[in-house]
Amino acid sequence: MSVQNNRDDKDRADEPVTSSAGIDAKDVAILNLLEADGRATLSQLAKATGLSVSAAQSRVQKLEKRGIIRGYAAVIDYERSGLPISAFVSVTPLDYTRESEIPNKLHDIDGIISCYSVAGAPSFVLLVRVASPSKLEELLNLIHRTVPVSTESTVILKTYF
Amino acid sequence: MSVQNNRDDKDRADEPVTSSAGIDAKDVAILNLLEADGRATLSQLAKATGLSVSAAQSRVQKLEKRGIIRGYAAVIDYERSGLPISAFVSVTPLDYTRESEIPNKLHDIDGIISCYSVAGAPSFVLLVRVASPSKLEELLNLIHRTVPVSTESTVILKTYF
DNA sequence: CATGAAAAAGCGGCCGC
DNA sequence: GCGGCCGCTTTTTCATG
Repeated sequence: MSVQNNRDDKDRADEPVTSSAGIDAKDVAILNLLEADGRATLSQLAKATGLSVSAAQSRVQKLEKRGIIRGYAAVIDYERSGLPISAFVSVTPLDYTRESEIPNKLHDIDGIISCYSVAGAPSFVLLVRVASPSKLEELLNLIHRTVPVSTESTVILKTYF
Repeated sequence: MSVQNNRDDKDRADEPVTSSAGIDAKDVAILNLLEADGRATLSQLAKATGLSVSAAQSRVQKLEKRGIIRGYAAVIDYERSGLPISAFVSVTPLDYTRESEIPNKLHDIDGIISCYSVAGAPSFVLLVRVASPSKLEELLNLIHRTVPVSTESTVILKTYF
């Protein structure tokens, strides 16, 4: 892992999004394009960025190797695909000495989409997705059986964007 | 990566409930594969599902036309790409008569990734991503100038998955 | 880093079952 | 609706300047 400089994070109005070392404006353009269309071809990227195909290719490969592009995924409408209920689950450990084990244990539980460690009262926030309210209850029970935590769920009524 | 469907008693999401979802097990398999690898080819999907290429093709096309597959996107590590700070922002309207306008007004603000309407005390939860702490402050100020709300931010320390 | 080639692969439409 | 075949197009890759 590259240890980066402790450059002051004062905002500079001329670089709105780009700041990480080694990422220039064209890399950002490529990332944005690939985020909007993960199946964009190298020639599309080249044309949009004003680069040649081979230059675009080497940039994409570097972005992939550096882990900035983690992969590619289909964007799925879960509401239409059989998992209509999403919720945030705030997770507070009952035993803080074992806090660090929690994400690993939660990782393999079906229905838990994401796990964030957060600053504040609860230690973790989960994003979960289930097929029905009763499945949500099942999932919460499973979480409680898996790790010693208390939970508080906030059902998502609608995803605007 | 785990997927969904803790198959249990009460709810069956995979039955052809005629009106809404004609999604069978093979469609689910295709969705899972495409979610894990949005660049999977039709022949890969066919081989993995036991279908022929043309059958897989027609299924994918139907899933796309029905909007179940919304599109394809690169999965980007924002922490490495120059937007290291993510946070949940709970949004509580000060004026509930104009609550419904809020998501639309927030939609175009740079840095707001997602907007969820939730059941519970705050009306909305935002997922935001910014380049620095001061940019987060800027973003919150902008939100307050844009819509009459109070906010409460929870910074994400780490995204486990 | 741009250009140009060759090679490979995916895609889409046809057929019959 | 599914499976297999074939031709076309596109993309990728690798050479070179």
